[in-house]
Amino acid sequence: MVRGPQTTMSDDRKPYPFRDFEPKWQARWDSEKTFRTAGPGDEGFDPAKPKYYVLDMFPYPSGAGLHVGHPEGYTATDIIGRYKRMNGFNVLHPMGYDSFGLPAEQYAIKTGQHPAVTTAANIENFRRQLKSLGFAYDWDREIATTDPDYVRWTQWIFLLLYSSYFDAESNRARPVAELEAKGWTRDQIDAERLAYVADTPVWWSPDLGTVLANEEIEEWKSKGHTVERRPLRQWMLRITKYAQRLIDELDGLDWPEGIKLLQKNWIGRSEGATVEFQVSSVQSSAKGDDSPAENSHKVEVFTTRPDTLFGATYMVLAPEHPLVAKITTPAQQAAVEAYRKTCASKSDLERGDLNKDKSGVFTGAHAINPVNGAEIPVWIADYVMMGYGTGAIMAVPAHDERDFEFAQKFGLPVIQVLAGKNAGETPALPYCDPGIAINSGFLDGLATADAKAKMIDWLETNGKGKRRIQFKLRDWLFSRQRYWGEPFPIVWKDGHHRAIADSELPLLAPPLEDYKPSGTPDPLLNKATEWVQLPDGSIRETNTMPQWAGSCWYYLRYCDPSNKDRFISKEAEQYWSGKGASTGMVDLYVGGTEHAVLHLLYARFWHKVLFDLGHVGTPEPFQKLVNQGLILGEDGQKMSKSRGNVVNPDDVVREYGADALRLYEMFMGPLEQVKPWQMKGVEGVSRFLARVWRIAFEEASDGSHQVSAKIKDTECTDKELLRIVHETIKKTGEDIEKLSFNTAISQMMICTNAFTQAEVVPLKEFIQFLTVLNPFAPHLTEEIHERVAAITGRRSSLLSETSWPTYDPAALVRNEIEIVVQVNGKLRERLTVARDADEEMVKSLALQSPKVLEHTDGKTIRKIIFVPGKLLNIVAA
RNA sequence: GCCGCCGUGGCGGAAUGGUAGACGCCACGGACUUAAAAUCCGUUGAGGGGCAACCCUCGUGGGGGUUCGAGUCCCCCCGGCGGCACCA
Repeated sequence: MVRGPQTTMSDDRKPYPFRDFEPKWQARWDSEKTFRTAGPGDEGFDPAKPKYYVLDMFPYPSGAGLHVGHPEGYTATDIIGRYKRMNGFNVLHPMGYDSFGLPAEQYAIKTGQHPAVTTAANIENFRRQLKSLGFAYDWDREIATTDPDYVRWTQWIFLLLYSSYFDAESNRARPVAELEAKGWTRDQIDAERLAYVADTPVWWSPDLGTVLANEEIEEWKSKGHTVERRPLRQWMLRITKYAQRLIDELDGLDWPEGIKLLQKNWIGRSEGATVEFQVSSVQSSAKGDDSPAENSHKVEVFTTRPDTLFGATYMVLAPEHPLVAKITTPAQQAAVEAYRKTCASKSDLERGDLNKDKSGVFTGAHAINPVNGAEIPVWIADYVMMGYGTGAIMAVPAHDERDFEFAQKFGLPVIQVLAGKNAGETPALPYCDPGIAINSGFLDGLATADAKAKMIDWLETNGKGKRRIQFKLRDWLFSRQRYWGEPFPIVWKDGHHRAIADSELPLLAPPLEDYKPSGTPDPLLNKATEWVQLPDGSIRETNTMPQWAGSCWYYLRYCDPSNKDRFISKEAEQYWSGKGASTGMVDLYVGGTEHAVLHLLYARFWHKVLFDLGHVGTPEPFQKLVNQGLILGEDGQKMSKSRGNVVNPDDVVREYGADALRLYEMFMGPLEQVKPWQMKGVEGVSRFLARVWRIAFEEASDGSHQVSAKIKDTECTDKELLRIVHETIKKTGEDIEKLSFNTAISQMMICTNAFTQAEVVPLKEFIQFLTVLNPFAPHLTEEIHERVAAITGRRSSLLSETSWPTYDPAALVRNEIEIVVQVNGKLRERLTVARDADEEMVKSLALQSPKVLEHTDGKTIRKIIFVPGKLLNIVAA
């Protein structure tokens, strides 16, 4: 007997032939454009259909390809999208690529290959991988942020920001043309634009050859890059004007509270007051003679605790504060200069973790406390930062930990002006909680909140200060010196910038010979000398935009991806925004937490500007946000190349099929939760799918699959089976709505087990089950459906184009139910009774039960609690 | 340090204040097979008792509380993960 070939065959045999039918269905969906979405203006568009916009965070197409974290969120949205489609919604479920980015440029540095080439190859690989998972995307809407057609509108939106200002009165953006009409000068207008140029100290990375936004520093440092502080002329976006709205308008959003809080903390609103101090010092005479001259300046500080003003015992300026040079006395000159130098050269690391020790130097100057006339010394110290508040503080060591530490170190006086909340309490210093004011003149006896209010009134009445709301959020550093990003559509002449004409968009960067950073903060595009120099003597802006630019508005472009005249048509924008039922355009947005404060804040900001200027109809982009949890390696550690615990989706698809991968990722646990990968779990769901396959087919001796003889096109007479099927229809639908995919799958497994055990598998109910499973395992269910439905001789449509089945409430009802009997809350007996058994009935049965009597024996029954259909609790003592 | 999230079998996890451990994995037993794989049928929280059907006790990080009844609600503590971190 020759057994060799057979053995080989069985080694290769899979529990069901997914390798045959998965690619087949993918090809069919592709060629038939099964999941094409018709929007306004498209053929077949039905404006009466309700819309549902479900969005994934689009990937950066790295050379490494998809990892298993991508399909987690993508499968979740795919299930929702397919489910909503079956429920009559016009579903927009698009995919694209966030394709500007550093790796392609780094590769260009090494090889000289244009980043566009690398990017195109990576996108192709991502597309292949995404298609191999059977996602129901409308591929006609695919976009990449590097597409010239897309870059055009990114630049167009930038110019919109450039040509707008924030009107404080109406609390929204308006065109700068209004200011021109009012006769404002060019410089005045430039100082108000939402996109503006400023010389600011920025973080510059020599090895990346670019500056970075505050928000990005950590990420790049953790990847081993260095950053240093440099004053540079940069493009900024005036996001701070939106700080209050970015906080307030979170309220209407259906986002996880944790993410909302993260954004609120990032924006960092503080209420307090500015206080004006008179600072004077003795300077050498400007005339060069020996007579010393007294000079005097006003210094403003910001404080959240104006109620402690009587306790201010010194003042601290940031080392970079412009007044430092003017007020330092000759005697302190050398020390101050030396200290400022150290601060300027301090690396980020030294300022942060390693050096929390307070340091500082006395300037020799003194300030007058406006509330009591006390003369206090003025110091400089790097624990006060130029970028926040006014860059100066009043120090109240008795009631601020940092000030206390500083005062201890330098022997500065401490004056307590706050007692504890309760009379007679003497709290240890520093005491920072609310309390009762003491040693504070007109504030004495007031609780902190009242004292604050009274002090602010006093300051405002006496012209010594003002109420002030301060945010931690800084304006967004928007320019980079790299190559692979959108060039700014700006030219310079005679030191002034201006926008290029819309007709010149997109403005694309020319290819370079050499993509290596210069080692200086000069933009890489400066190397393209011919491109930079314009015939009329203007020169091009050579900075490029950060990667965030493209991802700030991609969800809008999906709605109208090939529009040549606008970034999105009015009609598409209105339709996909919905009928004003919610404040956000996208109904569901799924992605990782890593974007909680960057992408999600930037995109909200751009959207609000577009809203203010009438280009979109909702104030927010994303109505509901869900954060998928990280998938860890089998070892419970974060997946990483160096740990060798990375799971490649391609391998899983090859071994178990796309449906099994999809099912497994949804079955692992709650979507939001962090959870470890288990290949055994993939086998488990693969077995489940194989069971579904075997309900439908019997394997003939030649290895072919015949529709099972158990499947019959008859009415379902098995009441219990019918009940389970309808329960499954109900629960799966409800669970999908709740994004509780793991429990939905568990119910479908129960249903599968019931079918497996049934003598007869009624065709109608089996197809209902396949329909419910279809959003999860689209390939398998289409394949089974096509072949099984054929036994009726009727032509069947695609399962994914049918409607979600409705369950029959009558089928859910059981005739007999189990009632649990407890004595004093402990389970003692189970009674099987008629569905509608009343309390009296159950009570009498329970009180006859020997098991119950055993526990009530010799006790008095005090109370009986009856929960209909569920439980009876006898309280006895 | 501050803020947020989370602690349930050997593992992933399930439980509108109402039967803790659904479903799956692992493990074990049985059927089929010359054998194995696959498949099908069972058992499977811990401890104890019974020939047995079964029964008892304990059990959701720890301690207290509210309640007829707590994994679920409240207070305190412990442990893990994530974010922010001199923001005045």
